[in-house]
Amino acid sequence: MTDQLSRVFAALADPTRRDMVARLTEADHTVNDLAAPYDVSLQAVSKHLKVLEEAGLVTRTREAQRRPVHLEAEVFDLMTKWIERYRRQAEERYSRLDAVLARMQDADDPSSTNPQEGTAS
Amino acid sequence: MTDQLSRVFAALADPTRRDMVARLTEADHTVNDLAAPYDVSLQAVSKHLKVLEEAGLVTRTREAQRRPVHLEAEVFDLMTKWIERYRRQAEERYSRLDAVLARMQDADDPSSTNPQEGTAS
DNA sequence: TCCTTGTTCAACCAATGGGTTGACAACGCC
DNA sequence: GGCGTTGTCAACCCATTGGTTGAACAAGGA
Repeated sequence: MTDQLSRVFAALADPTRRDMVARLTEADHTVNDLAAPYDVSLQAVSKHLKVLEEAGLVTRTREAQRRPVHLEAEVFDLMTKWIERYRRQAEERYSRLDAVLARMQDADDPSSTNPQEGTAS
Repeated sequence: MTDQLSRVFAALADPTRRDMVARLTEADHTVNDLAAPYDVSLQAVSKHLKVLEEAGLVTRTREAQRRPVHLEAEVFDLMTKWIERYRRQAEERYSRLDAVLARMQDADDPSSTNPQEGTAS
């Protein structure tokens, strides 16, 4: 699981991390800040942030002792590109299927005596 | 990690599973069929399919001994909705930031001697 | 300089994930 | 009824993950 796309999906597979990302869309946050709402140790949150960072979803800069966390929303594109590509492909396939079914219905014209087996869903 | 969104993200965090999904956008496949290109046991592929199924990404119907695997592309919407929501929010934030920066540049205008603070709406 | 605040590192633990092999269930075909 | 095909279940192995606690580091502020 070394490729970035995998890392991004994996990073967002955790509800806590998704929530962090959600909150980061509104404003940058420090680690303490981010950790506040969750019932886990600060270190656990730090680990989550590392995961998000390695996925390229956030960056951190130094600012005195604080390490403000900043969302890098461009990475979302990686996912949407992948998803949209295959969604579109799947939809095209369905329309082809619709066409096939339409043709079958033509062939199944009730004036024909053939039984209509095999098409049951 | 019980919610569906988490399961979908987790399911797609694996390159093999993503490849399966990609291939399933073109046509339904049997398990053997799906397994062919990968250098893992049939059982491993069966496990991957279980993950995809529990995420709601595929369904399987009985058909003699075969269990054709079918992609359920609607689940993609779950992800795109989530992603797009926060992407949009992040973009809005950036435009607000741009506005702030623009105002700061105004304030920094060298022709003006007195700083125009407090003019933010 | 020492203290406080903010954050990470290290070591550990239990649970999960992806892989294996071996057994077996379901079905169609002689 | 027996046989091959197709697929799943079960048990196991090892690496990774998400959590813990305790110690350490980094950078002001007193």
